[in-house]
Amino acid sequence: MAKNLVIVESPAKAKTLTGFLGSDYQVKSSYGHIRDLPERKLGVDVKKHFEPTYQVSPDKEQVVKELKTAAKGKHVWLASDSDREGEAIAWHVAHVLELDPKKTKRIVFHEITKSAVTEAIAHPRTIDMKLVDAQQARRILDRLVGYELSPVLWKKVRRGLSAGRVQSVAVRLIVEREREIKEFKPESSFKISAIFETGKHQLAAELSEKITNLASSRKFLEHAAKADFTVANIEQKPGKRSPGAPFTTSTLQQEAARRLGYSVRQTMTIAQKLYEHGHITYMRTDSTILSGLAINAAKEYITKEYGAKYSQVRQYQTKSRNAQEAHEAIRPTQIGRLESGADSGQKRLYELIWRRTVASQMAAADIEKTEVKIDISGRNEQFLATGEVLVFDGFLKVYGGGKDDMILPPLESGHRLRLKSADALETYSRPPARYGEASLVKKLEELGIGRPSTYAPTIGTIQDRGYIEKKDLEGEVRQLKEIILSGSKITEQTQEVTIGADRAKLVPTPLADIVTDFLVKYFGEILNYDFTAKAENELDDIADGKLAWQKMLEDFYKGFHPLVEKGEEADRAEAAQTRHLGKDPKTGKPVYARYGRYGPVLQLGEADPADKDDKDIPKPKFAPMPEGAELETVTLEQALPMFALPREVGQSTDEQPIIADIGRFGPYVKVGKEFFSIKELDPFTITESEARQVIKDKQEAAAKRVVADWGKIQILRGPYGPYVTDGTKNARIPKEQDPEKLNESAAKELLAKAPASKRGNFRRRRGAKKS
DNA sequence: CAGTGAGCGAGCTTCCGCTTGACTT
Repeated sequence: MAKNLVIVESPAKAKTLTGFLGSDYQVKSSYGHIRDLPERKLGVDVKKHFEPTYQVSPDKEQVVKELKTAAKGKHVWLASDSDREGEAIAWHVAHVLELDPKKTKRIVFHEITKSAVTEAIAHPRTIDMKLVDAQQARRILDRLVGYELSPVLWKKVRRGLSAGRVQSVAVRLIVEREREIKEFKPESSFKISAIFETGKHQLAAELSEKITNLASSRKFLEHAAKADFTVANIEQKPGKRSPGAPFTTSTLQQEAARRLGYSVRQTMTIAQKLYEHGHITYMRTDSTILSGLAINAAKEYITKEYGAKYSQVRQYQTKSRNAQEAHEAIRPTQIGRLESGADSGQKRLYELIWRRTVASQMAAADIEKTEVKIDISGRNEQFLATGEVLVFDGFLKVYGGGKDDMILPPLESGHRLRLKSADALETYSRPPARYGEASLVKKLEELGIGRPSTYAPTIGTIQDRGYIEKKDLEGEVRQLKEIILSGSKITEQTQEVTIGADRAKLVPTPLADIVTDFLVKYFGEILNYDFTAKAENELDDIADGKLAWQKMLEDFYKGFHPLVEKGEEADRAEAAQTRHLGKDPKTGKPVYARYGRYGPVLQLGEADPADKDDKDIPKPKFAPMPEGAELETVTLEQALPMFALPREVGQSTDEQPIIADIGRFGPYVKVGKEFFSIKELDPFTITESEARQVIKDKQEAAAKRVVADWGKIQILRGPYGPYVTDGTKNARIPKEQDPEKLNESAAKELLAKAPASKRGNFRRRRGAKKS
């Protein structure tokens, strides 16, 4: 039996290590953190120097049990990752295994190679308590921020909301970007392009400056029709393009989004699979470092396949702000394998990683750039023609994105050119781009906020909470003016162009606006973009032994907690950004726009009368916001008609009143308790006969849905095909059976055989770990 | 699918970072 137990964080790593270490060593995984603060309470005693209460995480009970059994009578080596979190994991493991942290062997390696592992085993150290303390400070700080801020939001805005050091800043970035876009005033100008002729060749050029308006553009073209054009000067500049560093989590997410269209979640799930099968190194990393082994393998491969001049050994410095560099860059485990993965998704991501890794060890591409300036007689501007020729492809051979060559015809300075045609096309200056998932990750990384393991989950959280939506943007159609000069004839026309259409962009909801404004006002320090960076500096001091973790938290809390108390006193109406729009001329009651429990809402009358006990004061009336209107800008004139709903349209065929209104899911009419959505029709103007038609259509559709009806048991046609139902349980009807011919007893049999309804199971998974 | 927004005041929600499953919303 093995005498030693090595504990790492990931099971895949355990498997690899087993291969390196031989039969004296058993290797097991902790599956990440095993202990944490309790989920349902603060778990930090603020009055006792922030003493934390740790407990084995509910989902790790089994893991801990197994580790305890495995450790019996063995020599334990703690081999968790060599970063702050890894050190803490080692400490927690030592604690649950009742090992002395001062004596237990702690080993680390930055790459998983046999030599690195052997080297590590030869030089064990003990747990670095300073680093553990830095982790504790980080953990407790995040707990304090998250668990003190969120309840303020529950009280002031809406239950179930959340705030935190990372997520609230992510939301703020998106909110502020959206505001910049809204405030942006596009400016129109004209881009002049021309085609010249020289001998048999043609030369495309652009005017070096844009022209601000249509009249001047027209004047310019009129002048150009008669002007002389001469080559003023030709400049040749050699240029280089260098390969990018090997992938980190964040750059992999960006490139996979850009080139393959994957979401950050997709990228991580696929990468995880590749990792588990040993095709790539660990996918959650902030390091661009390649192991010596990998560099050599790449060099060998490149030299053999492309020749020595394509090889260039490079090691990249990790640029990321708070990089911990516990792992290597993301790379193939075997450079020689050009294809890996079980499906096309995995294959495509593997290929991207392979190309990026190999390219990173290749020579730069050489480019020859040519710039030709062309004088215009009688004008100061010049035309500019640029050519670009790839002289040596270098790394572009494997990691494309190379542009096509633009070859210029042979030219000489002083050369006369003939203008063939010219064109002035209106362009608009563009607002800053919205964030997508990957560009948000990039920004967060730049700010040093969040870690490779949290980028994808953070984006999930801010969407789950209803702060952010991922949307395809339709853009708007613009008429662009264009003037064309051909020969000596000038014509004007317009071009219809869609501007601002975009896929999968992150857009804030009104809730995000409300919450961000509130948090920025009351907790500006936490919402500041450099809050994390400052905290990280202090964490570094703790890790260096220059600062006690309790001292850091004390200083922080001294400033933070009073803000929480102030926030508690904030006015709900203020948090909901209540706006008084004016008075309803009919009733004289005030009209408000505010953020309600279900989103923006209009309100007629006081919700909170001064004398609450006076039962004679009528309740306020509520109405949804008019289509397209926003909380900050909606006017009284837009608001008033909304209170005309609900409206009695007329009577149904059986003489019951038909009511029209707008609900959470859009406009509808209802008769008694039955609802009918009216997507195309306007509830303000819908007529009795239109409403009757809608009702009749839906009733007919519903009748078609029922294939058979035996009272309680029915056969229905659903969106996924025919099924049997008894009201609570559903059963699919197999394809080979004709639902029309099924009799009642056969239907009952199908129901009995169908698996029990799983409804609700999924939802419980997240919250109810206790029961 | 579902069409709300005060209410009696129960019992509940929430953070970030480290890991991988189970599972169909």
